[in-house]
Amino acid sequence: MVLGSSETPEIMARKASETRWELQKDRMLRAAARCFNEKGYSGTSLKDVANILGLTDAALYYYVRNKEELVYLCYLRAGDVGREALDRAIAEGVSGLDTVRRYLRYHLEVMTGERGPIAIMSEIPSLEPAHRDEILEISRCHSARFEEVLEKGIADGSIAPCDVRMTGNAIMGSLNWVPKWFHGDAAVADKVVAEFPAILSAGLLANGR
Amino acid sequence: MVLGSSETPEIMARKASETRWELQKDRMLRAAARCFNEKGYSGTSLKDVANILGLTDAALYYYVRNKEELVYLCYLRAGDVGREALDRAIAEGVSGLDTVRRYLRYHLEVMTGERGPIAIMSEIPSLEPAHRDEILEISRCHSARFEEVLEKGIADGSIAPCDVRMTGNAIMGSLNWVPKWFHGDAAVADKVVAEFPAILSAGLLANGR
DNA sequence: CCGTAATTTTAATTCGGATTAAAATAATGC
DNA sequence: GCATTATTTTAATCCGAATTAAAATTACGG
Repeated sequence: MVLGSSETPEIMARKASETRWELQKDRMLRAAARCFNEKGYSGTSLKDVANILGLTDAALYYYVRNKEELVYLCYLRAGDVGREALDRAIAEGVSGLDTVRRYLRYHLEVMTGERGPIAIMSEIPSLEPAHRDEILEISRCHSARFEEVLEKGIADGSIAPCDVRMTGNAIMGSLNWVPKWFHGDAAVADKVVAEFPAILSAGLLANGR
Repeated sequence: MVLGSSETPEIMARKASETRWELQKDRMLRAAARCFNEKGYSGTSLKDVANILGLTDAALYYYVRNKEELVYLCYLRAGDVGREALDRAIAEGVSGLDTVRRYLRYHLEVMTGERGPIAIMSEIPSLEPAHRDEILEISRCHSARFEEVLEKGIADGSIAPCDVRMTGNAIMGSLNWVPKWFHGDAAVADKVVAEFPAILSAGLLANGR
């Protein structure tokens, strides 16, 4: 069977080498995320991504239909990572504030950790409509859940009353920007994980901690 | 005199209509910033920018050498706005913490205010080397000055001891992300200006404010 | 070892948006 | 009004990166 554009290899490669294919694809997504974060979307060609993997640009089409889908998958991955961190924080957190701190820690640990660079969702508008809507929905859902945590914290008295929408935006923005300046330095990773939750939850006040 | 590619109109248009040219150019930069923020860099064509101004894409070349320069100028503008806000905050702030709060307020007022959308510096890497280095230098300088303010706050006791680099990153990230979700709603603008400085300086703690 | 499917490459092709040149229109000073 | 300059448009051209097709290579079960 010849690999055409109409059939996704994903379907046929069931028993044979699902692992290999999946593994390579995941490597590709991490490479792509790194490129997009460091060079920007327009600044990265498929060749850039392929070079990291020691491949030719055309080889990427074995894993993905086109560049747009590459971005889409990077964003899906980013969404998964964020959701998992929030899930875990909600499951384990005792107060609202504690949940926020855990979420920040868990999410940052993954972002700066071994699961490799997570793509910044800077280019959602250039996704094709169906993909764009899906990513936006995931994004909205994540924000909404985070805001619920804030509300819970206000209710249980651990968090000061505030506009949860704006507070969510502030904290998420801070988080979203991390991949822009963090480029894999392990020592810095430790600092981020150690400092961010404190800054974002306790602020700067001298008497605050 | 025919306008060629070798001569910049900027130079010849001294007395005659400097104002008109400058004004149009500024409108163009704001339109471009809006497009870049909303549709991403690769997602915005010169035609998109021109449409907002009621012009043809080719007309933009009267104001700018190429698309890269358009981005560069947007980023210069963004840098100016940030620096002015920080200048003013440093001049007026009494303690370190007060300076931080003022900076946040001033910068957000401009970002969400009449001076129109400010471009997110997402695409620095795709600038040509000379421009890229200049923007990076401006960026670094801004961060360094902000960190000094944090250090001053720690010294004068208004800010809790912290890693100023990480704290700076956290706060700047939050700020940098604003144009991603703020799209000109005046009511929201008020909220941002009202809430962000509190969140980022006092944090979430119930007893913090 | 062999045959088949998986993976990658080579070598075009395609295509959209950036860019350019020259012409057309608008503004402005005299 | 006229001449000159400023501004914009029309109508190509150009170019690079995405994409495709077919061929080559690699991996692997039997």
